[in-house]
Amino acid sequence: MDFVANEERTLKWWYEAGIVDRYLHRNDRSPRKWSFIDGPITANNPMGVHHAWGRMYKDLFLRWRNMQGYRQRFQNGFDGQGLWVEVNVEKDLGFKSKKDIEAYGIAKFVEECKARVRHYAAVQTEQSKRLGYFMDWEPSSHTDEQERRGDISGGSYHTMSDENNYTIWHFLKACHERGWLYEGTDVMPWCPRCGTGLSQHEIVTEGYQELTHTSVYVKLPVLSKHNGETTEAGESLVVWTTTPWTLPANVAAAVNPEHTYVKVKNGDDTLWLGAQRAKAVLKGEYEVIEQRRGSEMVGWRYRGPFDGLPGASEAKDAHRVIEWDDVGEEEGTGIVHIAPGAGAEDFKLGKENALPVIAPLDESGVYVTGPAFGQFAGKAVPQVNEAVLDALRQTGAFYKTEKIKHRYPVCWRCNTELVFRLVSEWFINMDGKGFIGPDGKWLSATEAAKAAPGTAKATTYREQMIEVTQKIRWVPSFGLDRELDWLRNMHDWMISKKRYWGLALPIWKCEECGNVDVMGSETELKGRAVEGWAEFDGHSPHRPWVDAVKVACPKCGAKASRIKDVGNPWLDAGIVPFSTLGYRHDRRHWNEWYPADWISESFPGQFRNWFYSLLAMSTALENHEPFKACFTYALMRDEKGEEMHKSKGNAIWFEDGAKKMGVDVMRWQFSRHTPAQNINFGYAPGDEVRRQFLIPLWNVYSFFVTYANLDGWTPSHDGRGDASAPAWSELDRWLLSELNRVTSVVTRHLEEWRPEAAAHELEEFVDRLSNWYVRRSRRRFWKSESDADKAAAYAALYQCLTTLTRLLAPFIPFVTEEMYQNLVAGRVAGAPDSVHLTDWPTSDASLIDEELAARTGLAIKLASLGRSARASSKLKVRQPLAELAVELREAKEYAYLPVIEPQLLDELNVKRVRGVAKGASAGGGLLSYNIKPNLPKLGPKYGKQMAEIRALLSKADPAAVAGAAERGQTIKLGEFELAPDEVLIEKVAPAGYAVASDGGYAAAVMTEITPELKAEGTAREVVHLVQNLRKTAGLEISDRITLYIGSSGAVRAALEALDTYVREETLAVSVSHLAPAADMAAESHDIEGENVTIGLRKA
RNA sequence: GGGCCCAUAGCUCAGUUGGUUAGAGCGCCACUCUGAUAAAGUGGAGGUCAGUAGUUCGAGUCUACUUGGGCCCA
Repeated sequence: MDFVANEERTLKWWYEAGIVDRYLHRNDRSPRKWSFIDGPITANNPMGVHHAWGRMYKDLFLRWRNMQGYRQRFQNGFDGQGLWVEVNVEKDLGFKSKKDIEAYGIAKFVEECKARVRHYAAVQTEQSKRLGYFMDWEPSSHTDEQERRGDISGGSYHTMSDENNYTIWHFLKACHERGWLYEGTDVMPWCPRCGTGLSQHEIVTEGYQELTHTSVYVKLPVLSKHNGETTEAGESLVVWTTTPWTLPANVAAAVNPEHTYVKVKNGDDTLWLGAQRAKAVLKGEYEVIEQRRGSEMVGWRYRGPFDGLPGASEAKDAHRVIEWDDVGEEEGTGIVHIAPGAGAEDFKLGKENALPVIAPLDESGVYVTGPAFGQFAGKAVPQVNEAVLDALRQTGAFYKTEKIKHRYPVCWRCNTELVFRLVSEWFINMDGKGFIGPDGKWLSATEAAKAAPGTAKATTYREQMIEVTQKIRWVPSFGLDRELDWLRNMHDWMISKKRYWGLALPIWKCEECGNVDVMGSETELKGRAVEGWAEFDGHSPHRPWVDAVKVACPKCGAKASRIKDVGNPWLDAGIVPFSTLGYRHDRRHWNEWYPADWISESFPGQFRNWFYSLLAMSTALENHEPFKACFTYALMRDEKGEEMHKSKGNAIWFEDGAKKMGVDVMRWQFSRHTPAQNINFGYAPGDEVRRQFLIPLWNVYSFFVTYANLDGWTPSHDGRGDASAPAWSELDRWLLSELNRVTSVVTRHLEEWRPEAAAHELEEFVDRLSNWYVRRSRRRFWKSESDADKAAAYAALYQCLTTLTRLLAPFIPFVTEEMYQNLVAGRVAGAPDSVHLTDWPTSDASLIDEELAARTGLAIKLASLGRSARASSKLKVRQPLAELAVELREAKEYAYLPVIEPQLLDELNVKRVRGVAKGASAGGGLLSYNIKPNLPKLGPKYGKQMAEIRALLSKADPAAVAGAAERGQTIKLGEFELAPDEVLIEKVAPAGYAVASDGGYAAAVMTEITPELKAEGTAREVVHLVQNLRKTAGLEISDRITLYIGSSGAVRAALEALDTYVREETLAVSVSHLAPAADMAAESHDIEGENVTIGLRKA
């Protein structure tokens, strides 16, 4: 069975035969609907197997809901705007910096970005189809123009569509109207190559690397102490920094007020530093002269390292010691160099202490040109580092350098080391104030002012987001805690980026008065435009076209231009519950599908990214949760548990995986895995899944088909297998009971969003189906007569297989389709053409029989123990034995024995089954007993006295206790009297038996073999050899044969005695006790020391 | 420093109202069956369920703390 070839064939057929289209529309008129909103996949590269994992979950749950009859939208999404696309296009075009882009032309560059997104969207579409992902990939009426405008009633949405962008404008306008949007100055991590700041969201994860830098210790001469103390000549503070380029921007030095500092004599120097750091930092011998608390040093004046530079003149008189509680004693000198223009913490401290800000870097990370920074002007950070060290050596401020390895932030897109730079960016205030009306919606300022007292609730944006988040069902549940943790600690949302390809932030700023105005739509822009509309008209709202449009300032009437910044890409993805559902133009449609019933993404990153932006935007616009349930899953690793990396060579390309392991195998690996745990994905686990699950499943199916073809069996018109009430056997009823139980359990697990629990249940069912039902039923299928029992077997297995294909269809859509096509389609009148057009099975509770399940479970258990007992005595199953004696855990289980006896006789090849009562002496001379308290019975009755009972029981004579229990007498144990069923008795083999026991059950086979049994065993052995020969001779299963067996003595006697049995089993017309004839297939064997020749030919 | 998650056989992992003696796969060893055959099954060895304390008649499961690992944030 070539699963991969089948998948490729089936895939082609699905699309050619219009199955996918019919699948998408099968519930168009259903009153029940289920809303899924797709988190857009970044259309920047081909998708990898880790994307396949997430997309498989989406497909699984959408398929399942579809089979259940829910109307759905099946809309996939592509994410396309943002720096990641720019970086790749830059690479393709060989660009090094923003200047190259400007020279190339922003318009051309932006078109290249769009083209890249379209290209990879197409690639990912094909890949997704191969995965078996049924989505609305190919809308019939879909033009480029519609795609651009975002008029996307069918097919995938693009975040770069006009509609998506304009809906974000609407959101930003709402924020602006509430006063939440502001332009702020801050020191931010900045990528010199990309020429843009990075937001908090971007820097936290992969944003750090272990790097080695040269750190420097610098002496800052103390000028005066606040209380007029005299200052010794040459007395200096020692500060330490890993970024020497920030020293020209030094303004202050921070100490921890609680820590102890010392003044030391060290060579020619007199130095101040933290007492805990002196030993580690100072060169050579030193002597402590004085000791002070940090708080006593606050206010001291010192001379800066580069006070001569014009650019640092502002700092000259500001240099002083300030206090900062976060100064540590683990590294540095305990005195921290503070440059408010070149460090985030520094900036904050600078604000608190009213310090001046020196900002030396331009947007390429280069020291600003001109006289301000002297010899450093025009140099990039690495060169400045060198130059600063040289300069320090000359001025004598240099103390020493030291290589340091530390985690340093880098740009997550291009790996360039980040710098901290004073910038002006746009933010949304997380603690922006607002009012909520009685209907739970935001009020405008005027509405709030007019509202009756007590009806408008004063709140903040953050508070509302937290409230909304708590209304959502998070799977796993700890997702809620993670999201809340993020929301509680989230800084204001930086939404601007100084780049080219992305949302054009709709912020127009007056060139005269600086008034800020936000456009809420294309209509508003057109109405307000005073210049440049014609240039823009017909273009997407992107740079450079939209930049041409100027509006009049409502305050002063001067011309206002759009700020140059583009938007944070999470704005693009966060707006989709509005933009893709017609929020601006078709509220009825929007109301129908908003909020989503279910969304799903991988959790690393998304709590602070997509989930966050969804919550932020939905809370701002509607104060309502954008989705009701959020299903999340962890990370993909390679099969050894290591991170997958292209460079490491352990990454698996989706196409390779699909080709080599097959998509069903891939999907089942995903399905059976606990989502919240990282998955170790690979070919070896894939092989295991194929061998453990897909092949057994296929073998059961193939077994059925083989015999159904042989017997010319076809299902009845209703597809139930047999219209007449079949003569169900015990086994059939068990199978149907299990099938209905599994149907209900699997459904329940899916309702709880637990695909792995459903998958485990299905695996167990297939295992039982294969290793019990089919194993036990094989004879019923291959016997020659077509009786009621055979009909029942066919009907039962057929029902089971057809239901199973439907239960498995959402998980493994390909192989189930193959099975369905052969079992149902075209055979059953009116059956849907594809398994994916069928209904999800419902469980018939009346067919679930708990006692039958328990009974069969017992049979399986005893068969296993019986085989174990046989193995321990080296008695092959072919050798019949006289008796199986069993001991059972529960008294009521003995009643099951007569019913399951036929199964045990056959399975274990014994002549009778005998139940042996607990602790029995029957069978004679049990070797030992093991007595244990029956806790569920004793526990509730005796409570705390249990410990005492345990102790007494362990000291009691086991034989006496067992004997009493067997006779049904109470067991006297000190002051306690226990009922017989209040103890558990385990025992070991009687003589003449081989025994195996487990979990309170024991099975013993009688090892004595009578001559009759021996003869039967011999006959079976011969039959076994004949069957092998039939097969090697290439005979058909149903071929009749002429059989010659050359033997003498015991073997011949056995064969003569069991002549009928031998003929029936081997389909022999006759058995002749002769040496094989010349034209026969022949073999000779040694049976119990006797040479036996077997010859046969087709009769 | 704060939040979240994880710790079960050599390895990878199941184990969701607390219930008798904790399971699977892989790997190893020994077998069996073979008309499911590019299979399948059985047995064996392998566990202080990270540790400590608590709740309870009873804890892998609940609680607290500790240790180790991971993720997220300061």
